[in-house]
Amino acid sequence: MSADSTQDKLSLQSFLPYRCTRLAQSMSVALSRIYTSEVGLSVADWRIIVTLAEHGELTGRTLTERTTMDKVRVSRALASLEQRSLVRRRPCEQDSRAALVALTEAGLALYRELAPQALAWEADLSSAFSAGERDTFLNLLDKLETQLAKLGKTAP
Amino acid sequence: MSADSTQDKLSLQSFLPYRCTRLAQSMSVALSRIYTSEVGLSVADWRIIVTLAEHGELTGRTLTERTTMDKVRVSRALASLEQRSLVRRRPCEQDSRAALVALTEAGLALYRELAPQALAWEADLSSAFSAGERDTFLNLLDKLETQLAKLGKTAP
DNA sequence: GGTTTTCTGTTGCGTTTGTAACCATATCTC
DNA sequence: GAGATATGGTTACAAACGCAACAGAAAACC
Repeated sequence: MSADSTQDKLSLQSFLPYRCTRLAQSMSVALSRIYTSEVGLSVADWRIIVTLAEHGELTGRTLTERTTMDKVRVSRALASLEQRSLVRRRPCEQDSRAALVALTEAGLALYRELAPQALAWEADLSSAFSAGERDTFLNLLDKLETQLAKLGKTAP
Repeated sequence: MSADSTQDKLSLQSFLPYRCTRLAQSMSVALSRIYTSEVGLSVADWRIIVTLAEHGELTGRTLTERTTMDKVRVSRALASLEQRSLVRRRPCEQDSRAALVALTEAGLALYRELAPQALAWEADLSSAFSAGERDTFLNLLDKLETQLAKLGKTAP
């Protein structure tokens, strides 16, 4: 079962969770120059804005799914974003518990300003990859996530 | 510059930082079943124990380098670990500011109990990979990290 | 149709986390 | 060798975080 390319000795430097967390951390710090330092957005804010820009008006619940964030985190981020007039909320007719959230003009304008920078940054980053490696990388990320989901089911 | 496999539209689902953070998060949650739920170790605790097991007696400063953690985080984790008698600290002769940290017998015993579980878990996870893909993955992680470091230098 | 269960969204509270300030020592500079 | 500067490590304070508890509304149940 566990032969192959798997290490037999535990070294932090080649331990997958550590390496992924470290990379994610570095990326986050680097990206924060775009949307935190400049505009004061949190990661939650950023994710919500991007998701709304992509999918249009959404309910809070859907936002939690699409952004893989906690209810609470979304709720607080929305409160902050609404206060800064970057999103607006209106009641949902079908379900009066839920609210429909959408970007305001200001929110959309901010997105249009930041998105190209984020994409350019990602392009610079991906330039370390040779052709196809970015797709390979995303593919491997997928594999790990599905495997994680599988493992989670067997021993919850 | 930014042609190629890079996306021209911003979608959270294929945005590298988001995907890495999400994966890292899932991994961390899954792993926590081994060293948090069972034994009550934090991630910082865990990293320190693994590093000490691998490299023997180290100073706090070296620990911050090897674990990519904050000074403060290391300091607090060490205080906690010392209180639980999993590590011991002794003064460093060459530098009386520094302290040399090492695993105690109990700490080593705990490591010997947890490490195989962590490795087995990682092996189960890596079983989603076909031969060589784990190495490919680690290689791509490396590429991204070096590229990040390079980008960080040009615009600090 | 009334009761129970489930769901959306917010709030309260304890914990964790990072930033900044801080000692104490070591190193560098002249 | 005295002052300035840098470094290892801890502490203090504030912000962020998640869990649990909650109110209100919808669905399900009988």
